[in-house]
Amino acid sequence: MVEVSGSAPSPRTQRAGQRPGGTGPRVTKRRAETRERLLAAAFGVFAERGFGRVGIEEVCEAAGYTRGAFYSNFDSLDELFFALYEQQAGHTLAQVNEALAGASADEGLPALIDRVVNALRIDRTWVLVRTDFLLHAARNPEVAAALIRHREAMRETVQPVVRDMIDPAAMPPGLREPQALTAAIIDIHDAAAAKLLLEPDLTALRPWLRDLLTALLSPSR
Amino acid sequence: MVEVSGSAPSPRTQRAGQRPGGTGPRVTKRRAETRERLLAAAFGVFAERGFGRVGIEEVCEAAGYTRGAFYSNFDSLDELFFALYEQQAGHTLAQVNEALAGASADEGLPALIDRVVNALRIDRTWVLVRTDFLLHAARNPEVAAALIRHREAMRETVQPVVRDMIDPAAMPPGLREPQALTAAIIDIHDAAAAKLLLEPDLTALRPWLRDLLTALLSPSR
DNA sequence: TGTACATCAGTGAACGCGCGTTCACTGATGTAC
DNA sequence: TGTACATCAGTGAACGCGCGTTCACTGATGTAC
Repeated sequence: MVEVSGSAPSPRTQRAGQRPGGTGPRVTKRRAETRERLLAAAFGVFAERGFGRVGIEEVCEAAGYTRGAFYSNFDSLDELFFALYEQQAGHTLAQVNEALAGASADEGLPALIDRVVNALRIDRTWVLVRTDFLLHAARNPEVAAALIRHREAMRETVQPVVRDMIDPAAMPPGLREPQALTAAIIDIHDAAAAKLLLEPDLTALRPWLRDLLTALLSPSR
Repeated sequence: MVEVSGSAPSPRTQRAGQRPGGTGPRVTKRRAETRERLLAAAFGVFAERGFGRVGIEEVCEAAGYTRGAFYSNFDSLDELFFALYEQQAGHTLAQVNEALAGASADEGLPALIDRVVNALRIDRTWVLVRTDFLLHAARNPEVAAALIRHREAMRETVQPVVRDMIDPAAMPPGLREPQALTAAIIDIHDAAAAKLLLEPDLTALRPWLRDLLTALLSPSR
Protein backbone atom coordinates (compact mmCIF):
# COMPACT_ATOMS: atom_id res chain seq x y z
CA MET A 1 0.00 0.00 0.00
CA VAL A 2 1.29 3.41 -0.93
CA GLU A 3 1.22 5.83 1.93
CA VAL A 4 0.45 9.46 1.45
CA SER A 5 1.87 11.24 4.40
CA GLY A 6 2.66 14.86 4.83
CA SER A 7 2.80 17.55 7.39
CA ALA A 8 -0.57 18.46 8.76
CA PRO A 9 -1.13 22.16 9.37
CA SER A 10 -0.97 21.53 13.08
CA PRO A 11 0.22 18.03 13.84
CA ARG A 12 -1.12 17.10 17.23
CA THR A 13 -0.60 13.37 17.26
CA GLN A 14 0.89 12.26 20.53
CA ARG A 15 1.23 15.77 21.80
CA ALA A 16 0.52 14.91 25.39
CA GLY A 17 2.46 12.09 26.90
CA GLN A 18 5.75 13.01 25.32
CA ARG A 19 8.37 11.87 27.78
CA PRO A 20 11.38 14.03 28.53
CA GLY A 21 13.73 11.06 28.61
CA GLY A 22 13.34 10.49 24.91
CA THR A 23 11.83 7.05 25.36
CA GLY A 24 8.76 8.35 23.59
CA PRO A 25 5.26 8.86 24.90
CA ARG A 26 3.66 6.47 27.21
CA VAL A 27 1.97 3.87 25.15
CA THR A 28 -1.64 4.66 24.54
CA LYS A 29 -4.30 2.16 23.75
CA ARG A 30 -7.39 3.91 24.99
CA ARG A 31 -6.23 7.11 23.36
CA ALA A 32 -5.85 5.55 19.93
CA GLU A 33 -9.32 4.07 20.23
CA THR A 34 -10.83 7.38 21.24
CA ARG A 35 -9.18 9.13 18.36
CA GLU A 36 -10.42 6.48 15.99
CA ARG A 37 -13.98 6.68 17.27
CA LEU A 38 -13.94 10.47 17.01
CA LEU A 39 -12.77 10.26 13.41
CA ALA A 40 -15.39 7.66 12.55
CA ALA A 41 -18.15 9.70 14.17
CA ALA A 42 -16.97 12.84 12.41
CA PHE A 43 -17.06 11.04 9.09
CA GLY A 44 -20.71 10.17 9.55
CA VAL A 45 -21.72 13.56 10.86
CA PHE A 46 -19.79 15.50 8.21
CA ALA A 47 -21.38 13.39 5.48
CA GLU A 48 -24.85 13.89 6.85
CA ARG A 49 -24.78 17.57 7.64
CA GLY A 50 -21.73 19.05 5.96
CA PHE A 51 -18.46 20.12 7.52
CA GLY A 52 -19.41 23.76 7.90
CA ARG A 53 -22.59 23.03 9.79
CA VAL A 54 -21.10 20.59 12.26
CA GLY A 55 -19.90 21.57 15.69
CA ILE A 56 -17.51 19.95 18.10
CA GLU A 57 -20.32 19.05 20.44
CA GLU A 58 -22.07 17.15 17.67
CA VAL A 59 -19.05 15.06 16.82
CA CYS A 60 -18.45 14.19 20.45
CA GLU A 61 -22.02 13.22 21.03
CA ALA A 62 -22.01 10.96 17.97
CA ALA A 63 -18.81 9.34 19.20
CA GLY A 64 -20.06 8.93 22.74
CA TYR A 65 -17.63 11.29 24.42
CA THR A 66 -17.74 14.66 26.12
CA ARG A 67 -16.07 17.67 24.62
CA GLY A 68 -12.99 17.37 26.76
CA ALA A 69 -12.08 14.17 24.93
CA PHE A 70 -12.06 16.10 21.69
CA TYR A 71 -9.74 18.78 23.01
CA SER A 72 -7.47 16.11 24.39
CA ASN A 73 -6.99 14.75 20.86
CA PHE A 74 -7.35 17.68 18.49
CA ASP A 75 -6.86 21.40 18.50
CA SER A 76 -9.72 22.24 16.19
CA LEU A 77 -12.30 20.79 13.85
CA ASP A 78 -10.08 21.80 10.95
CA GLU A 79 -7.32 19.61 12.27
CA LEU A 80 -9.68 16.69 12.73
CA PHE A 81 -11.00 17.14 9.20
CA PHE A 82 -7.48 17.09 7.86
CA ALA A 83 -6.64 13.88 9.71
CA LEU A 84 -9.89 12.35 8.54
CA TYR A 85 -9.15 13.14 4.93
CA GLU A 86 -5.64 11.76 5.06
CA GLN A 87 -6.95 8.57 6.59
CA GLN A 88 -9.71 8.09 4.03
CA ALA A 89 -7.56 9.10 1.09
CA GLY A 90 -5.09 6.44 2.20
CA HIS A 91 -7.84 3.85 2.19
CA THR A 92 -8.93 4.89 -1.28
CA LEU A 93 -5.43 4.67 -2.62
CA ALA A 94 -5.06 1.21 -1.13
CA GLN A 95 -8.28 0.15 -2.82
CA VAL A 96 -7.10 1.38 -6.19
CA ASN A 97 -3.79 -0.39 -5.71
CA GLU A 98 -5.65 -3.58 -5.05
CA ALA A 99 -7.94 -3.14 -8.04
CA LEU A 100 -5.00 -2.57 -10.36
CA ALA A 101 -2.82 -5.30 -8.92
CA GLY A 102 -2.16 -8.02 -11.39
CA ALA A 103 -2.98 -5.96 -14.45
CA SER A 104 -0.95 -7.00 -17.43
CA ALA A 105 -0.74 -5.88 -21.03
CA ASP A 106 -2.14 -9.23 -22.11
CA GLU A 107 -5.59 -8.40 -20.84
CA GLY A 108 -6.35 -5.75 -23.38
CA LEU A 109 -8.04 -2.41 -23.09
CA PRO A 110 -11.56 -3.46 -22.10
CA ALA A 111 -10.16 -5.32 -19.13
CA LEU A 112 -8.21 -2.25 -18.04
CA ILE A 113 -11.32 -0.11 -18.30
CA ASP A 114 -13.21 -2.60 -16.23
CA ARG A 115 -10.52 -2.41 -13.63
CA VAL A 116 -10.75 1.36 -13.44
CA VAL A 117 -14.53 1.32 -13.38
CA ASN A 118 -14.56 -1.18 -10.56
CA ALA A 119 -12.04 0.83 -8.62
CA LEU A 120 -14.65 3.55 -8.31
CA ARG A 121 -15.43 3.91 -4.65
CA ILE A 122 -19.18 3.81 -4.69
CA ASP A 123 -19.73 5.40 -1.36
CA ARG A 124 -21.98 8.39 -1.36
CA THR A 125 -20.86 9.43 2.10
CA TRP A 126 -17.25 9.47 0.99
CA VAL A 127 -18.04 11.59 -2.05
CA LEU A 128 -19.89 14.05 0.17
CA VAL A 129 -17.02 14.31 2.62
CA ARG A 130 -14.41 14.46 -0.09
CA THR A 131 -16.20 17.27 -1.90
CA ASP A 132 -16.53 19.18 1.34
CA PHE A 133 -12.81 18.75 1.75
CA LEU A 134 -12.19 19.92 -1.80
CA LEU A 135 -14.04 23.14 -1.07
CA HIS A 136 -12.22 23.49 2.21
CA ALA A 137 -8.94 23.07 0.34
CA ALA A 138 -9.95 25.53 -2.34
CA ARG A 139 -10.20 28.15 0.39
CA ASN A 140 -7.07 27.15 2.33
CA PRO A 141 -3.83 26.84 0.39
CA GLU A 142 -2.06 24.69 3.00
CA VAL A 143 -4.92 22.25 2.88
CA ALA A 144 -4.91 22.31 -0.90
CA ALA A 145 -1.29 21.18 -0.85
CA ALA A 146 -2.30 17.96 0.87
CA LEU A 147 -5.06 17.34 -1.60
CA ILE A 148 -2.78 17.91 -4.55
CA ARG A 149 -0.20 15.61 -2.99
CA HIS A 150 -2.78 12.90 -2.77
CA ARG A 151 -3.83 13.38 -6.39
CA GLU A 152 -0.20 13.04 -7.40
CA ALA A 153 0.14 9.80 -5.47
CA MET A 154 -2.98 8.51 -7.15
CA ARG A 155 -1.63 9.37 -10.56
CA GLU A 156 1.68 7.68 -9.83
CA THR A 157 -0.17 4.58 -8.83
CA VAL A 158 -2.27 4.43 -11.97
CA GLN A 159 0.24 5.68 -14.50
CA PRO A 160 2.39 2.54 -14.87
CA VAL A 161 -0.65 0.52 -15.77
CA VAL A 162 -1.76 3.07 -18.34
CA ARG A 163 1.71 3.24 -19.78
CA ASP A 164 1.89 -0.52 -20.20
CA MET A 165 -1.45 -0.92 -21.81
CA ILE A 166 -2.09 2.04 -24.04
CA ASP A 167 -0.32 3.00 -27.21
CA PRO A 168 0.33 6.75 -27.07
CA ALA A 169 0.34 7.03 -30.84
CA ALA A 170 -3.28 5.92 -30.92
CA MET A 171 -4.33 8.67 -28.53
CA PRO A 172 -5.59 12.05 -29.66
CA PRO A 173 -3.28 15.06 -29.51
CA GLY A 174 -2.91 16.47 -26.03
CA LEU A 175 -3.33 13.07 -24.43
CA ARG A 176 -0.29 11.30 -25.82
CA GLU A 177 1.83 11.93 -22.75
CA PRO A 178 1.10 9.12 -20.28
CA GLN A 179 1.01 11.71 -17.54
CA ALA A 180 -1.68 13.81 -19.20
CA LEU A 181 -3.66 10.76 -20.19
CA THR A 182 -3.59 9.29 -16.71
CA ALA A 183 -4.62 12.60 -15.23
CA ALA A 184 -7.53 12.79 -17.65
CA ILE A 185 -8.67 9.31 -16.70
CA ILE A 186 -8.63 10.23 -13.05
CA ASP A 187 -10.48 13.45 -13.74
CA ILE A 188 -13.21 11.58 -15.56
CA HIS A 189 -13.32 9.13 -12.73
CA ASP A 190 -13.83 11.99 -10.31
CA ALA A 191 -16.55 13.46 -12.48
CA ALA A 192 -18.35 10.14 -12.34
CA ALA A 193 -18.13 10.14 -8.57
CA ALA A 194 -19.54 13.66 -8.44
CA LYS A 195 -22.59 12.51 -10.36
CA LEU A 196 -23.33 10.32 -7.38
CA LEU A 197 -24.27 13.42 -5.43
CA LEU A 198 -27.34 14.15 -7.50
CA GLU A 199 -28.23 10.68 -8.72
CA PRO A 200 -27.91 8.11 -6.02
CA ASP A 201 -28.93 5.54 -8.60
CA LEU A 202 -25.56 4.04 -9.16
CA THR A 203 -26.62 1.38 -11.62
CA ALA A 204 -26.34 4.02 -14.36
CA LEU A 205 -23.02 5.27 -13.11
CA ARG A 206 -20.62 2.48 -14.00
CA PRO A 207 -21.92 2.22 -17.59
CA TRP A 208 -21.59 5.99 -17.96
CA LEU A 209 -17.99 5.82 -16.85
CA ARG A 210 -17.26 2.81 -19.01
CA ASP A 211 -18.75 4.40 -22.11
CA LEU A 212 -16.81 7.58 -21.64
CA LEU A 213 -13.50 5.86 -21.02
CA THR A 214 -14.04 3.54 -23.95
CA ALA A 215 -14.79 6.47 -26.22
CA LEU A 216 -11.69 8.23 -25.01
CA LEU A 217 -9.24 5.36 -25.13
CA SER A 218 -10.28 3.26 -28.09
CA PRO A 219 -7.84 3.82 -30.93
CA SER A 220 -10.33 2.77 -33.57
CA ARG A 221 -14.07 2.71 -33.78
CA MET B 1 -33.00 33.75 -22.94
CA VAL B 2 -34.40 30.60 -21.45
CA GLU B 3 -35.80 31.09 -18.00
CA VAL B 4 -35.45 28.45 -15.35
CA SER B 5 -38.11 29.14 -12.84
CA GLY B 6 -39.55 26.88 -10.23
CA SER B 7 -41.08 26.85 -6.82
CA ALA B 8 -38.66 27.82 -4.12
CA PRO B 9 -38.94 25.83 -0.89
CA SER B 10 -40.38 28.85 0.83
CA PRO B 11 -41.21 31.58 -1.67
CA ARG B 12 -41.02 34.87 0.12
CA THR B 13 -40.93 37.32 -2.75
CA GLN B 14 -43.29 40.17 -2.12
CA ARG B 15 -44.65 38.67 1.04
CA ALA B 16 -45.20 41.92 2.80
CA GLY B 17 -47.04 44.61 0.96
CA GLN B 18 -49.62 42.33 -0.56
CA ARG B 19 -52.69 44.48 -0.92
CA PRO B 20 -56.11 43.08 -0.12
CA GLY B 21 -57.73 44.79 -3.09
CA GLY B 22 -55.90 42.56 -5.54
CA THR B 23 -54.06 45.45 -7.12
CA GLY B 24 -50.82 43.79 -6.10
CA PRO B 25 -48.24 44.95 -3.61
CA ARG B 26 -47.23 48.50 -3.33
CA VAL B 27 -44.50 49.09 -5.79
CA THR B 28 -41.11 48.65 -4.25
CA LYS B 29 -37.98 50.24 -5.50
CA ARG B 30 -35.89 50.44 -2.38
CA ARG B 31 -36.90 46.90 -1.49
CA ALA B 32 -35.73 45.46 -4.79
CA GLU B 33 -32.44 47.23 -4.40
CA THR B 34 -31.96 45.94 -0.89
CA ARG B 35 -32.71 42.42 -1.95
CA GLU B 36 -30.27 42.73 -4.82
CA ARG B 37 -27.51 44.07 -2.61
CA LEU B 38 -28.07 41.34 -0.06
CA LEU B 39 -27.79 38.72 -2.79
CA ALA B 40 -24.64 40.28 -4.20
CA ALA B 41 -23.05 40.51 -0.77
CA ALA B 42 -24.00 36.91 -0.01
CA PHE B 43 -22.39 35.77 -3.24
CA GLY B 44 -19.09 37.31 -2.24
CA VAL B 45 -19.17 36.10 1.31
CA PHE B 46 -20.30 32.58 0.41
CA ALA B 47 -17.51 32.31 -2.12
CA GLU B 48 -14.90 33.51 0.31
CA ARG B 49 -15.86 31.56 3.40
CA GLY B 50 -18.29 28.87 2.33
CA PHE B 51 -22.02 28.72 2.83
CA GLY B 52 -21.88 26.67 6.01
CA ARG B 53 -19.55 29.06 7.76
CA VAL B 54 -21.42 32.23 6.95
CA GLY B 55 -23.94 33.81 9.27
CA ILE B 56 -26.74 36.25 8.66
CA GLU B 57 -24.87 39.00 10.45
CA GLU B 58 -21.94 38.58 8.08
CA VAL B 59 -24.06 38.91 4.97
CA CYS B 60 -25.79 42.01 6.30
CA GLU B 61 -22.56 43.65 7.25
CA ALA B 62 -21.10 43.01 3.82
CA ALA B 63 -24.20 44.46 2.21
CA GLY B 64 -24.27 47.48 4.51
CA TYR B 65 -27.52 46.66 6.30
CA THR B 66 -28.58 45.61 9.74
CA ARG B 67 -30.06 42.21 10.41
CA GLY B 68 -33.61 43.45 10.33
CA ALA B 69 -33.25 44.16 6.63
CA PHE B 70 -32.40 40.55 6.06
CA TYR B 71 -35.45 39.28 7.91
CA SER B 72 -37.59 41.71 6.02
CA ASN B 73 -36.52 40.06 2.76
CA PHE B 74 -35.80 36.42 3.56
CA ASP B 75 -36.87 33.82 6.05
CA SER B 76 -33.55 32.07 6.32
CA LEU B 77 -30.09 31.81 4.81
CA ASP B 78 -31.23 28.68 3.02
CA GLU B 79 -33.89 30.66 1.23
CA LEU B 80 -31.41 33.36 0.27
CA PHE B 81 -28.99 30.75 -1.01
CA PHE B 82 -31.72 29.24 -3.13
CA ALA B 83 -32.65 32.60 -4.62
CA LEU B 84 -28.99 33.33 -5.26
CA TYR B 85 -28.48 30.08 -7.10
CA GLU B 86 -31.53 30.53 -9.30
CA GLN B 87 -30.35 34.00 -10.20
CA GLN B 88 -26.82 32.96 -11.05
CA ALA B 89 -27.87 29.80 -12.86
CA GLY B 90 -30.09 31.97 -15.00
CA HIS B 91 -27.14 34.20 -15.88
CA THR B 92 -25.04 31.18 -16.78
CA LEU B 93 -27.74 29.78 -19.03
CA ALA B 94 -28.04 33.13 -20.76
CA GLN B 95 -24.29 33.16 -21.34
CA VAL B 96 -24.34 29.72 -22.89
CA ASN B 97 -27.25 30.70 -25.08
CA GLU B 98 -25.28 33.65 -26.29
CA ALA B 99 -22.15 31.59 -26.92
CA LEU B 100 -24.08 29.05 -28.96
CA ALA B 101 -26.16 31.56 -30.86
CA GLY B 102 -25.42 31.52 -34.54
CA ALA B 103 -23.89 28.08 -34.55
CA SER B 104 -24.51 26.30 -37.82
CA ALA B 105 -23.56 22.95 -39.22
CA ASP B 106 -21.32 24.65 -41.73
CA GLU B 107 -18.76 25.57 -39.13
CA GLY B 108 -17.58 22.08 -38.47
CA LEU B 109 -16.71 20.30 -35.28
CA PRO B 110 -13.65 22.29 -34.17
CA ALA B 111 -15.70 25.47 -34.26
CA LEU B 112 -18.40 23.86 -32.12
CA ILE B 113 -15.83 22.71 -29.60
CA ASP B 114 -14.40 26.20 -29.48
CA ARG B 115 -17.85 27.50 -28.76
CA VAL B 116 -18.35 25.12 -25.87
CA VAL B 117 -14.91 25.81 -24.49
CA ASN B 118 -15.48 29.53 -24.61
CA ALA B 119 -18.84 29.15 -22.91
CA LEU B 120 -17.01 27.98 -19.83
CA ARG B 121 -17.69 30.46 -17.11
CA ILE B 122 -14.21 31.17 -15.85
CA ASP B 123 -15.21 32.53 -12.54
CA ARG B 124 -13.64 30.90 -9.57
CA THR B 125 -16.11 32.48 -7.17
CA TRP B 126 -19.02 31.07 -9.12
CA VAL B 127 -17.53 27.58 -9.12
CA LEU B 128 -17.05 27.82 -5.37
CA VAL B 129 -20.62 28.92 -4.77
CA ARG B 130 -22.05 26.45 -7.23
CA THR B 131 -20.18 23.54 -5.64
CA ASP B 132 -21.39 24.63 -2.22
CA PHE B 133 -24.87 24.60 -3.65
CA LEU B 134 -24.33 21.16 -5.14
CA LEU B 135 -23.43 19.81 -1.73
CA HIS B 136 -26.35 21.63 -0.19
CA ALA B 137 -28.61 20.03 -2.80
CA ALA B 138 -27.10 16.61 -2.26
CA ARG B 139 -28.30 16.83 1.33
CA ASN B 140 -31.71 18.38 0.64
CA PRO B 141 -33.93 16.66 -1.92
CA GLU B 142 -36.16 19.70 -2.55
CA VAL B 143 -33.09 21.74 -3.35
CA ALA B 144 -31.72 18.98 -5.54
CA ALA B 145 -34.88 19.18 -7.63
CA ALA B 146 -34.07 22.76 -8.57
CA LEU B 147 -30.52 21.88 -9.48
CA ILE B 148 -31.63 18.99 -11.64
CA ARG B 149 -34.18 21.24 -13.31
CA HIS B 150 -31.43 23.67 -14.19
CA ARG B 151 -29.25 20.91 -15.61
CA GLU B 152 -32.14 19.83 -17.77
CA ALA B 153 -32.62 23.35 -19.06
CA MET B 154 -28.95 23.52 -19.85
CA ARG B 155 -29.06 20.28 -21.74
CA GLU B 156 -32.09 21.38 -23.73
CA THR B 157 -30.23 24.51 -24.69
CA VAL B 158 -27.15 22.69 -25.90
CA GLN B 159 -28.73 19.62 -27.41
CA PRO B 160 -30.06 21.13 -30.69
CA VAL B 161 -26.59 22.35 -31.55
CA VAL B 162 -25.07 18.96 -30.84
CA ARG B 163 -27.76 17.25 -32.83
CA ASP B 164 -27.14 19.45 -35.83
CA MET B 165 -23.43 19.14 -35.87
CA ILE B 166 -22.52 15.61 -34.82
CA ASP B 167 -23.16 12.39 -36.65
CA PRO B 168 -24.42 9.86 -34.13
CA ALA B 169 -23.12 6.96 -36.16
CA ALA B 170 -19.58 8.25 -35.70
CA MET B 171 -19.92 8.28 -31.93
CA PRO B 172 -18.94 5.37 -29.73
CA PRO B 173 -21.61 3.09 -28.30
CA GLY B 174 -23.42 4.57 -25.35
CA LEU B 175 -23.08 8.07 -26.71
CA ARG B 176 -25.08 7.77 -29.90
CA GLU B 177 -28.24 9.20 -28.40
CA PRO B 178 -28.00 13.00 -28.68
CA GLN B 179 -29.34 13.25 -25.15
CA ALA B 180 -26.60 11.06 -23.67
CA LEU B 181 -23.93 12.74 -25.73
CA THR B 182 -25.02 16.23 -24.74
CA ALA B 183 -25.17 15.22 -21.09
CA ALA B 184 -21.64 13.83 -21.35
CA ILE B 185 -20.37 17.07 -22.87
CA ILE B 186 -21.91 19.06 -20.03
CA ASP B 187 -20.49 16.67 -17.47
CA ILE B 188 -17.01 17.08 -18.90
CA HIS B 189 -17.53 20.81 -18.95
CA ASP B 190 -18.43 20.68 -15.25
CA ALA B 191 -15.38 18.59 -14.51
CA ALA B 192 -13.24 21.24 -16.15
CA ALA B 193 -14.82 23.90 -13.97
CA ALA B 194 -14.16 21.83 -10.88
CA LYS B 195 -10.46 21.73 -11.72
CA LEU B 196 -10.50 25.48 -11.26
CA LEU B 197 -10.88 24.93 -7.53
CA LEU B 198 -7.43 23.45 -7.12
CA GLU B 199 -5.60 25.05 -10.01
CA PRO B 200 -6.44 28.71 -10.38
CA ASP B 201 -4.13 28.72 -13.36
CA LEU B 202 -6.77 28.80 -16.01
CA THR B 203 -4.45 28.99 -18.99
CA ALA B 204 -4.16 25.21 -18.82
CA LEU B 205 -7.85 24.72 -18.38
CA ARG B 206 -9.28 25.57 -21.77
CA PRO B 207 -6.74 23.40 -23.63
CA TRP B 208 -7.52 20.53 -21.28
CA LEU B 209 -11.21 20.85 -22.04
CA ARG B 210 -10.59 21.22 -25.77
CA ASP B 211 -8.36 18.15 -25.91
CA LEU B 212 -10.83 16.04 -24.04
CA LEU B 213 -13.81 17.09 -26.13
CA THR B 214 -11.86 16.66 -29.34
CA ALA B 215 -10.82 13.18 -28.31
CA LEU B 216 -14.38 12.33 -27.47
CA LEU B 217 -16.12 13.76 -30.49
CA SER B 218 -13.75 13.25 -33.37
CA PRO B 219 -15.04 10.41 -35.55
CA SER B 220 -11.61 9.67 -36.94
CA ARG B 221 -8.08 10.20 -35.78
C1' DT C 1 -48.27 70.22 -8.84
C1' DG C 2 -48.56 70.13 -3.91
C1' DT C 3 -49.81 68.43 0.57
C1' DA C 4 -51.60 65.14 4.03
C1' DC C 5 -51.73 60.61 5.04
C1' DA C 6 -51.14 55.53 5.14
C1' DT C 7 -48.18 51.96 4.80
C1' DC C 8 -43.69 50.08 4.08
C1' DA C 9 -38.81 49.04 4.81
C1' DG C 10 -35.01 49.10 7.44
C1' DT C 11 -33.02 50.42 12.35
C1' DG C 12 -30.95 49.11 16.45
C1' DA C 13 -31.52 47.52 21.03
C1' DA C 14 -32.64 43.50 23.79
C1' DC C 15 -33.12 38.68 24.79
C1' DG C 16 -31.50 34.20 25.18
C1' DC C 17 -29.66 29.99 23.45
C1' DG C 18 -26.07 27.17 21.73
C1' DC C 19 -21.64 26.10 21.75
C1' DG C 20 -16.50 26.87 21.91
C1' DT C 21 -13.14 26.78 25.38
C1' DT C 22 -11.15 26.07 29.91
C1' DC C 23 -10.01 23.52 33.99
C1' DA C 24 -10.05 21.11 38.48
C1' DC C 25 -10.88 16.50 39.25
C1' DT C 26 -11.08 11.35 38.98
C1' DG C 27 -11.04 6.82 37.18
C1' DA C 28 -7.90 4.27 33.86
C1' DT C 29 -3.59 2.72 32.34
C1' DG C 30 0.96 1.57 32.27
C1' DT C 31 5.47 1.16 35.03
C1' DA C 32 8.82 -0.03 38.58
C1' DC C 33 10.23 -3.01 41.88
C1' DT D 1 2.96 -12.32 39.52
C1' DG D 2 1.41 -8.70 42.57
C1' DT D 3 1.21 -4.12 44.52
C1' DA D 4 2.12 0.89 44.95
C1' DC D 5 2.68 4.74 42.42
C1' DA D 6 2.95 8.21 38.68
C1' DT D 7 0.97 9.93 34.86
C1' DC D 8 -2.55 10.02 31.43
C1' DA D 9 -7.12 10.47 29.31
C1' DG D 10 -11.55 11.70 29.54
C1' DT D 11 -15.42 13.94 32.69
C1' DG D 12 -18.59 17.44 33.44
C1' DA D 13 -19.48 21.86 35.25
C1' DA D 14 -18.81 26.76 34.44
C1' DC D 15 -17.95 30.84 31.79
C1' DG D 16 -18.83 33.93 28.24
C1' DC D 17 -19.18 35.26 23.48
C1' DG D 18 -21.38 35.34 19.14
C1' DC D 19 -25.28 35.35 16.79
C1' DG D 20 -30.16 34.11 15.52
C1' DT D 21 -34.50 36.09 16.31
C1' DT D 22 -37.88 39.49 17.79
C1' DC D 23 -40.00 43.95 17.99
C1' DA D 24 -41.23 48.79 18.95
C1' DC D 25 -39.97 52.63 16.45
C1' DT D 26 -38.89 55.97 12.67
C1' DG D 27 -37.52 57.76 8.33
C1' DA D 28 -38.78 56.61 3.38
C1' DT D 29 -41.94 55.91 -0.19
C1' DG D 30 -45.90 55.90 -2.69
C1' DT D 31 -51.00 57.34 -2.96
C1' DA D 32 -55.22 60.10 -2.88
C1' DC D 33 -57.26 64.24 -3.53
